[in-house]
Amino acid sequence: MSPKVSKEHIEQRRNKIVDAAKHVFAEQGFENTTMKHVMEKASVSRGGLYQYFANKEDLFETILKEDLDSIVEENNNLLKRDINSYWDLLLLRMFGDSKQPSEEMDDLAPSKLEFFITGRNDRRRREYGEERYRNGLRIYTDVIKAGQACGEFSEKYDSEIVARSIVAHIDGLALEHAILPKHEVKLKQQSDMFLEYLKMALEIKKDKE
Amino acid sequence: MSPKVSKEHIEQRRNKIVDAAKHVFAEQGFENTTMKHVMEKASVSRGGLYQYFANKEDLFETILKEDLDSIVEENNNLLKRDINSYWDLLLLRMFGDSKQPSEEMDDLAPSKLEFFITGRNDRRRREYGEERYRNGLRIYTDVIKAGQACGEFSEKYDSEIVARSIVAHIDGLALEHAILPKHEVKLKQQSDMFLEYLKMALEIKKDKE
DNA sequence: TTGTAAAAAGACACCAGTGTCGTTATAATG
DNA sequence: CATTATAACGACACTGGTGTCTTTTTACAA
Repeated sequence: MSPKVSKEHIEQRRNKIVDAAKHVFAEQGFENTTMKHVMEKASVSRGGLYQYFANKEDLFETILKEDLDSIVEENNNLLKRDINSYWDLLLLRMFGDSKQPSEEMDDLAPSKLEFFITGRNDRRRREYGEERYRNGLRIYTDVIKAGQACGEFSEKYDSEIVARSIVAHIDGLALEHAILPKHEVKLKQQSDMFLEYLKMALEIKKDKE
Repeated sequence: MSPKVSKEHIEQRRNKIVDAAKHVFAEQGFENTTMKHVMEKASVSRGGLYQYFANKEDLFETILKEDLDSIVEENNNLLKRDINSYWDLLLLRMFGDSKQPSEEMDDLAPSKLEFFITGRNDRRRREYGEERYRNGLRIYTDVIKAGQACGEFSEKYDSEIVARSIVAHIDGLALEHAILPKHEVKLKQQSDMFLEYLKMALEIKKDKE
């Protein structure tokens, strides 16, 4: 279907593989998917697959990167809006456009946890994981710092610690999402409650509707 | 060293294996340890190992069970003491005897996460994981309910939701512990802050020293 | 139309890990 | 001491997955 070359066809094929891989990873988890699964899902031969990706790890990291990029982009877009308050911005960063906790969660989240947990003894992966953690942390730290600087948030707690507790909260939910059946996870209720907590920690006055 | 039989020697040998396995699992994680690792650590032959455990999963579940048993026992001991308050009891359950958040964490915690996350598509393991989750939840729910019933805790929030947020908090920390290098995890600070939150949610008046 | 460079295919060799099974060694028993 | 049941051993066959390499196919250029 595409032999000598043609940027578009290559791009297309690559996307087809990445796409298939996303589905397979989401469905089977990282450890349990094999290159064969991906081959089949993408209707591509062994050789075809290895033409584009050196191994499963390479493939997964590609997906991680793409995901991260789109999050960063989304985040940059947030800055272009006019923001009522840093509290609003915080909600926006935590829950996206709706500013509301929802029952939804990234299908790939469990596999991502898997990837970093099982890889915790591998230097490369661990460092990569740490970097992602720090980046995630910064997103929140920045907002909180700014909010504290302008007096909207209390300085009772160090911004980084508050940010950490946000990340830990999200991590905890992701973990439960990964392990428990959907109906057992009360994402919304727990997040609502967590927000109460944040309001307390930051001494937010006005109530959100 | 032990041929025809003798309850004690069998018990001893079995323990030797379990012990070795604990170390290996803690060090290598669940997915990455092989039966060979365990054999070597325990100085036991292949056949010797399979005499006692059918496979890696069997071995790990044995450890899980033992751990759980000792936790349950510990917990029952707590009930025998005289308790000043349900708040105290809650702290006791969360942090053990010291009633204080500490920087320590179970060495096997990461492997346990691994076990349940990678096994989330396996019916047996998932059900087992759910049961453990529910049991863990109940430990907290019970205390909170009792505290609410006697008026020590506010009924502002449903006991189960508060319990869930405790479990999620602990899960989140375990996850960070599993992924991040020790110095990056601020177990104590985060737990301290979480306690503030609990005090708020339960409307605890008196301050702990 | 033909030549060709490179992509796609899939057979293959290889490896690590598993669980089994026949053999060996030995603690208990009489 | 001899017998025996069985725990412990370790070689082995098997499996599932990997990454490579040769062959085939085909888009493009001349």
